[in-house]
Amino acid sequence: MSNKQKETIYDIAAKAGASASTVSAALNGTWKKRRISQKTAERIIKIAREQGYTTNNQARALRTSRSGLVALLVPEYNRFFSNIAQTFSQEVRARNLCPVIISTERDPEEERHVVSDLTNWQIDSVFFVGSVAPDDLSRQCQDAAIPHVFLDQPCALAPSVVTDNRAGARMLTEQILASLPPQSGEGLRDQIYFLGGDRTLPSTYNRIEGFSDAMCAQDVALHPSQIIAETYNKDAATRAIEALYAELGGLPRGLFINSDSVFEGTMRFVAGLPEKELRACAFGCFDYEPFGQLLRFPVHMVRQRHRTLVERAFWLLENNSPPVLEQVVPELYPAEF
Amino acid sequence: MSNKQKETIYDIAAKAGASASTVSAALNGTWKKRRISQKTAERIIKIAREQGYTTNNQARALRTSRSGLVALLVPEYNRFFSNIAQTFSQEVRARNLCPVIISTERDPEEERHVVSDLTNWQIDSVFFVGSVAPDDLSRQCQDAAIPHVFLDQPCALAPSVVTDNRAGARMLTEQILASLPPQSGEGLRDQIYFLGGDRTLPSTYNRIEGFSDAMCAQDVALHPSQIIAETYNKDAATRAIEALYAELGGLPRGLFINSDSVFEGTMRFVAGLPEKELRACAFGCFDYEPFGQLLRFPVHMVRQRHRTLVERAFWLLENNSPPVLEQVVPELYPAEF
DNA sequence: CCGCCTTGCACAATCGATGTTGCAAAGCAT
DNA sequence: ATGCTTTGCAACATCGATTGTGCAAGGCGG
Repeated sequence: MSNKQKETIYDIAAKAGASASTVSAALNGTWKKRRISQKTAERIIKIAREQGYTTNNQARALRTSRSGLVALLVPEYNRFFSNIAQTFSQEVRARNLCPVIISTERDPEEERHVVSDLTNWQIDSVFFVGSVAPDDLSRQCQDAAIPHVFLDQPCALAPSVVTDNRAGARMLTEQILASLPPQSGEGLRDQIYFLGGDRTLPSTYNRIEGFSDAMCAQDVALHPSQIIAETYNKDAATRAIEALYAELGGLPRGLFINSDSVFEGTMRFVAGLPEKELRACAFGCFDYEPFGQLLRFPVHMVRQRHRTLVERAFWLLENNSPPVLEQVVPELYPAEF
Repeated sequence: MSNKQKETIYDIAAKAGASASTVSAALNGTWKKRRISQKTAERIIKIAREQGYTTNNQARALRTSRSGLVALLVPEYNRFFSNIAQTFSQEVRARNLCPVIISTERDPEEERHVVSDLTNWQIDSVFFVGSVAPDDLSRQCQDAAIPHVFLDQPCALAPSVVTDNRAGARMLTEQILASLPPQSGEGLRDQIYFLGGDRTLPSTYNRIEGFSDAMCAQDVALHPSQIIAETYNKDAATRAIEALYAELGGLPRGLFINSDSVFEGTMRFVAGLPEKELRACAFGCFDYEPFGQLLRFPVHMVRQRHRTLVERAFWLLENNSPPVLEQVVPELYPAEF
């Protein structure tokens, strides 16, 4: 098959006794429109196949100014983003395009830089997941006329698909409330705490709303101090739960954990506690972590529907959606014991 | 800055009162060699910056036949591969190139297809992680003169970097042996089992060797039936441990779990067992899973040094290494209780 | 047999950057 | 002033595929 260097349409043209333009038309499927006879087209296609010809994407992209590349920008490769990436890849490849996945380390400067890089590649479209500075990025894409869509973290200037964080948080909170252990009678410890995330981000904000919704609906009092949402950082989460434990003199009666990283950080401390203390707290985690179901105490979880998120994002993109915000309700995984 | 369409060197040339070739030289740094005066070069660079000019990568790639793209092929996005992807991205971007990460779903056909696709993009080099059919891929790359390197799964035809699975498995097995619970006295149940993986793959093969090494070194008898290594599949792992449990009438005295997916599958069954039974088995997992340390029973783990693997792979690639096999010894994470 | 419409294809321009070649002007020695 | 070397840059061909245009041969009506 492919033996030496790359062949061009000119080589094929010579071998087929046709012109390069005819070969091009035959191979890219436009031959009908270009009034090339079926016989000629088939002959050329056969020869091209025999020679193992494949088209030079740069040349095509240069001419058509469409690269056939679709980019996904993720902050990092955690479980959730990796799932998104996986689904994204499948969808892109199903469309005969090439997925380009880049992590930006949550750095706005890096995000800008990557987008400008992608612009130079004449990227067909861009999916932003959990971007730090959506508005800037959207403007950048608009300037370059690149269709784009936001996932997980919405943008007012472009179509966005996000998890219905409020509904999810409400579901999770209700589940926590439904499985509360008996009261300890020690005041603060009988409260339910919300831990982790960044309250300045819409996702965290909405989860806090959902949390409050559920509490209100059941007439449970809620004081601002019960919401500890400064960061998604794992180590910070460990410190936060330690501090809370020290302050309350034990675990609270319920704990809403706002992401897998916070979950991991929290568990690092919590897992060392005696069985009895663990049983005195109802845990919920807004993220799905399979091992969470295998701990020695129940943890309710909420899982984002990553496939749906990606599919809807494609739909919006391919239908030239205006800047709408779509919300996808997540799934509840109640602990089984 | 960037207001409308993309500018070309011709636009800049017009604005600078110079020719396109001069602009090109000024902007890509070859102006000294091309005997462009420093004054002219600086003037052009200044104008280009003001206009927010950025170069069209397709055009450059077409002309130079170097794309500036570096690809990573992964089977899927699990924890290990995602870590590799993360490190890979950082290294590539540090070199001012563009990382392209593609998952092939462990499908040899898909692998071939992707490589041929990448060839058409004039990819600068390719990293294969855990490939199914390394030899074919290597030949494909050689035909296209694409430098490439294999990680995790070695290839005889190209430089490869893999974890020293044998040494790692030996370390892990020794740790299991060192923490064995007291004998039950019930024959088969006092044995140690190796679970998961695919014995036809070098990685599994070498881990089995390491497992045997450690057993031999301590004069522990080992029968072929103690090695159950047909697949990495999660569900199959659940079934396998269930079957083993049924056959032995309980957990074995020690269990070597060969990967995170198998770990997850095994735990799905095991986590439901009573505390006492769990304490009667020493668990080791050849993969690192943070939640593994938080289970209600100790699990020793071995963690592959993904950063080192990637760094060595780059080194081999950039130094035009012949087809050598480099082994990186993994890290042992003994359970803490 | 003549004009006219298809059919079938070749030609050539083009996308934007690179790099080779050529050619003035400047510098220098004699 | 003459000849020779440098310096500084513009012209032009090129990478490979796409696409607008032109033109010949064939078909058909009158």
